[in-house]
Amino acid sequence: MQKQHSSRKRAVTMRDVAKMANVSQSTVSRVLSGAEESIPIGEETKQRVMEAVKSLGYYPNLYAGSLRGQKTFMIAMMVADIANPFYHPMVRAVQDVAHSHRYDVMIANTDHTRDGEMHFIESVIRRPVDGLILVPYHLTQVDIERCIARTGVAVAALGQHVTHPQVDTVFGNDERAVLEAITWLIQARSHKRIGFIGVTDNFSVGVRRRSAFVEAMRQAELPLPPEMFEYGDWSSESGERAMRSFLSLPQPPTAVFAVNDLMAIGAMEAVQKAGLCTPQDVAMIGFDDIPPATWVRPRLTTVAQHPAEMGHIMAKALFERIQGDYSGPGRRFEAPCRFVIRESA
Amino acid sequence: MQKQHSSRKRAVTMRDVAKMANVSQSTVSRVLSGAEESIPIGEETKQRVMEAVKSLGYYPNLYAGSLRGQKTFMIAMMVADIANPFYHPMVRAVQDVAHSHRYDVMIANTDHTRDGEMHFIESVIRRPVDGLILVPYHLTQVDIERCIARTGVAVAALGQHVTHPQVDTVFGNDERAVLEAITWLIQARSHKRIGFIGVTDNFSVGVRRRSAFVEAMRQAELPLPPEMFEYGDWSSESGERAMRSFLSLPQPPTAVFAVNDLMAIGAMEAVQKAGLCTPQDVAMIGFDDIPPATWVRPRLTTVAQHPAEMGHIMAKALFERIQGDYSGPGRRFEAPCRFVIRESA
DNA sequence: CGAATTACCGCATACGATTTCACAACAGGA
DNA sequence: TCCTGTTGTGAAATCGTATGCGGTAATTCG
Repeated sequence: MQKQHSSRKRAVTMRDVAKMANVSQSTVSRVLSGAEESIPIGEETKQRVMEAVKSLGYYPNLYAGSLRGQKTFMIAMMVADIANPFYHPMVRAVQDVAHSHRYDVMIANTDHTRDGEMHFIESVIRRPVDGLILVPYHLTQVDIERCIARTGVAVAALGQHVTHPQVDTVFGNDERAVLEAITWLIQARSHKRIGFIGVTDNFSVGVRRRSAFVEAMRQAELPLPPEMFEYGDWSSESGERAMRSFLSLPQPPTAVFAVNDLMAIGAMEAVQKAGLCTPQDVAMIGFDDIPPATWVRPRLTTVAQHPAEMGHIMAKALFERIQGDYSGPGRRFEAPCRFVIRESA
Repeated sequence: MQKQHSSRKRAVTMRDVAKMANVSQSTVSRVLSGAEESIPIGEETKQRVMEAVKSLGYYPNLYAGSLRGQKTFMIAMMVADIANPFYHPMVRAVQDVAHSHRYDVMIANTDHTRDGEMHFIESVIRRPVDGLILVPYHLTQVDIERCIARTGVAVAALGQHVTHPQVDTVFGNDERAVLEAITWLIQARSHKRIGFIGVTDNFSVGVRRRSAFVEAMRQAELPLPPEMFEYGDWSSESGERAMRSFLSLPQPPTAVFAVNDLMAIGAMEAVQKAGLCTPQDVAMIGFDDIPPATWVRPRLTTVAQHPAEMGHIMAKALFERIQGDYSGPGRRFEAPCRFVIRESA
């Protein structure tokens, strides 16, 4: 028992299999990779090899294969925050599609930061993968271009943030959905002072949803005082903070729209902690329709997206590129948004 | 522009750097890997190499390094269900520790199935990593032994499910916590008919928590009719189903304990949909204390665990093994559980 | 001043797989 | 008998990096 520290043990290799089956290592390779179509292998030899594989419990080392210029059988997925339930069905869908292609998925989260996203890109340059699923907030076309140019990787992305000639994207028409929701708030519920909880402007989604909000208010010819705009970091805690700011105003909003459900839920907490009621005192609308939206009381009125479908579409498009079934310009898939009226507004 | 299909482009290699810096590839390797300690490198040479690295934008291919017998700079983490908020702080903690060691984390979820867990083991045999963080429910000592024997990987695990001489484990004393909670339900709230929502017996956690439940009832000399036991699959939907079964009984329970918060939340939904109230008609206690536990109304009484701390402990122990700072027998770390009384019971 | 260090660096090989090329054996046809 | 295929197999190059070993020039020592 020498001190081995953390050095890995020698695994079962193809050569071991070859030795046991009394064939050369290349024959083993051919049997396993199913190259028998082009290069014939004797039936009896094949049997011997398969037996040896089974009795040794051999598994190919995928690093070696990928080094030689083959596929890595791995895709990487970059999401902002796996703690946000919105991404769960998406991750799940991607994993399902990947597994059906015998691929593994490596997930990284970026905490909504540019550093996190850059780290991800570097990471897939050092450890190449066959495909990338991105949910980018800060990455620019240049960053993605660099990554594609260096690794030739296939890419699919969520959102309208990036437009790259070789990247397929899936996006919801969130502008229209926001417009619909706010207009409904004004017309059907006759709100006039509506607060907006967004995120900082380096998120293009935030900018877009605020524009839609502003547009709806403009159309109704309602004022847009600056104190009706608060900004958070997508988390429920930040939504709570934002709502507290609203409530400390001499004239708080009578309704609030938050750009995601987590912040809306946090805002509702703040309302209740202040001894007020939703929707009587402050109506609330969120975005995403995550499961907790139906757990809170009152149930959250929100804009439903279809993350599972979005994930599925991205993954499917990605594998079409990986397998060379498609290699044309970046496609754009629109996924529907649906305004869901519950109890909070 | 030949048709390139999905074949990856040739990346910048060490040889390219070497050529540009007019040195041999091995010198580049030594400069970058900081092996200058054992084999000295001229200051001026080092400069040239670094310049070339920068100007070419070179990143080492980690697959190649790991092939050569080095570290992979990657650990893999296996969790049951990434959609369960309980795991989020744990995943986050593991990632934080890993990144501080310049490691990447690959996450896989198993959907609570044995197949999923086995797939994970196979996957890390084919694509070796330096360390494993496991949240195993079905894996046996034999499976883990096989994995360690073949890859020499370091392992840390959550729970009391596995006991392996080389695996460090972190666990909460959930039996005591359950005992405390149920006893409180009996003594402080004088419940006599208490329902139990568990999981099937191939989860050792489920068995253990049910034993503790049974023990508490025994100590209070209360009956344990079989109709007071329902079983779900950890999801809120299954909790809702289980509760509906309880409510269809001629004599439904006056209190229910669920082995996790998700099922407890689902059960509360069922109570409310039946037009009943928590805690007046049916009191509810969960387990885990995930964020939604404070979002639902009434707020959920539950047993708090500390997933962030657990993740941190596991990761720290793992890296001690990876770096050879520790190589003794498997350590057992106990993390505290805390009974949190809110409004649902 | 010749020999022994030392500082610095390159050559060659190994890691585990894929893939190209070569080749042996054997068949059938001229 | 010679040539040409066909079939089945092995040898060797290759991917990008790490490293043992050996070599060369500069330096130190006796």
